Amino acid sequence: MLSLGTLRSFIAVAETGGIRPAARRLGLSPAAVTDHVSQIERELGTTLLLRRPQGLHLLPSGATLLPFARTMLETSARAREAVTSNGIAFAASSNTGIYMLLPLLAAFERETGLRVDLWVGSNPEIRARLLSGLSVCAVMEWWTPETGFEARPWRKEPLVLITAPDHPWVRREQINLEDLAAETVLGGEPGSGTGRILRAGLGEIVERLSLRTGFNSTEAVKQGVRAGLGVSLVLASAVREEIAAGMLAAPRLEDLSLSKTLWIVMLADTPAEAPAALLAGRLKTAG
Amino acid sequence: MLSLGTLRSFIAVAETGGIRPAARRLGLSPAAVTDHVSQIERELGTTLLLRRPQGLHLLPSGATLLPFARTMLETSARAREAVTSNGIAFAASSNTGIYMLLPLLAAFERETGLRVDLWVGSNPEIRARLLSGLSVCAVMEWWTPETGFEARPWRKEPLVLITAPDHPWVRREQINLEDLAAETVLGGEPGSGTGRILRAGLGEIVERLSLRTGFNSTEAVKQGVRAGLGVSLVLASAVREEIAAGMLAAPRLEDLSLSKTLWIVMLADTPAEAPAALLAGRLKTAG
DNA sequence: ACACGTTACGGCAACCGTAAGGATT
DNA sequence: AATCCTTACGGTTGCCGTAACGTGT
Repeated sequence: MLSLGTLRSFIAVAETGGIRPAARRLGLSPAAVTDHVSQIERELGTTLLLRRPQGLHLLPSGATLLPFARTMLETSARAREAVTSNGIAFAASSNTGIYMLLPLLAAFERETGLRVDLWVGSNPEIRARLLSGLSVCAVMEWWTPETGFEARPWRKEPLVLITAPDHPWVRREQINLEDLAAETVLGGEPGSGTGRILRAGLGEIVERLSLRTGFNSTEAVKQGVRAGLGVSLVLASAVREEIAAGMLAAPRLEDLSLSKTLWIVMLADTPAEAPAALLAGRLKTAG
Repeated sequence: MLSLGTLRSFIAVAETGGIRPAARRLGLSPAAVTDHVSQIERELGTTLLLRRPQGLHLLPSGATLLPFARTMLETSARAREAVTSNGIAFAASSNTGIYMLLPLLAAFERETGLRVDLWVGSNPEIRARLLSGLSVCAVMEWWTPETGFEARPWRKEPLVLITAPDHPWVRREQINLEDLAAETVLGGEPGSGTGRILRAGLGEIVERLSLRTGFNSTEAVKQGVRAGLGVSLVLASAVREEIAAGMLAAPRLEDLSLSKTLWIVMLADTPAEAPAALLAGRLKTAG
């Protein structure tokens, strides 16, 4: 069986280009490092290094092994981190869940005594974190299926149309889709969460909307709408306070109840006893 | 430092629910398994199992560790597989590269003596294989950025319009976009490679095309077009022989030279000496 | 001479099976 | 009494540093 210690030596040799500097880096004797490498070679039945009096060189088999070795050491470090820090490596998309999520996380921490290490970012960033193991559980606005991961719907959140408080629409009873097509809509680019909702919920009229893209967070969208750059459709819970305070207006949109399904994503083989699973279950019931 | 042997014992205990069955599965003595678990516990400074006379139970920390432990053992097996089989775990999207790729792979094998373990599938399947380490290098029709991976353009392949040999268009000099909008186009659903090209290259007219989706491979599209279900846009190299043989027709599409960029994707930290890197370099120069 | 990697050797810790202990049903 | 996990103990193995060796600069 391969051992992490010998792999660490192999990585050091590959990175430093020699036995001696590798040994110095690891605080071992050169003999030990030599032994580690040849141990792996015996285990795998292949030679990893080309030994020449001029120096060492990675053979193809060694180069093949190197990324795997790095992955294993990294996973080991992550495992230690995940177990020792009593926290749950949790992530949430900034465009969705945090408004309703933070109170739930706080309550969960109080009740269980567990800590939630929250990382907030964009949906693709969170996806990358999940895939690389930096986070083990996340609330996301969309998820494309991936082997080894499990996504379940969390809650279906309504979207509202928001405008600046002094927008002409504010004095009208309701807005229809034709009105919307004549205005500028912030956000909603393809590939974003809102973009997906718009395409699914509005149908062909989406193509006639004049979208103003580049607003990659709900905060930016809010500021843009307040500044009169256009209108937008955002999660109702994300603008509740601004609407109450009169900083934003939410005219009624006719014939349309758009909503966004938020997802809880986690590793598929997470045992039910894992803190991450507990948190997911708690969110589910609270949702 | 954690050791793979002790982790293996821990996994067996977690999965079988007891020390004794775990020991039986591993061919060890119960004492050894007990020792392995408490070794991990000492190493991480946490207890992983709740010992009750009624039996063992995973604690939260143990449940947290379990997926990591599984990942490490799996990676170890993959590493052994990758190094011992002298092959390169390569993948190619069936909708793109295989027509032009297979001769190159054959030449590479002849020249280098290395073996290429080719896996052909859809773009999402290949993506999953790369992310999970089952393949270390791939030719794909699209790639969304992912940390730890590197994508470089391989070649820009032209697309051609194909129809059945007895299609009315065959007798015309050229076809324009309005004609296309009046026909049925096979494939091109959003999220597929062809779909992306169509949206990027045709612009708004895409929304007026009547797409017939569900044709998830170039082979299926070819058969559908031959059967007269509609027309399609495919890689020129994928239908060269059929067109030469008169099984398909390729009327000229006016004012439009669509092309699809194929990508070579591989692990970002692959050393230049790795067989996969050699293959990628060979493809690059041959492309 | 100097630097490098390998090999030989010896002390020491770690590994693992056997056997005994404590607790529960 | 039977089953289970744990602890104690001893033989064996493996690990690692020191030292010596061969080779190239």
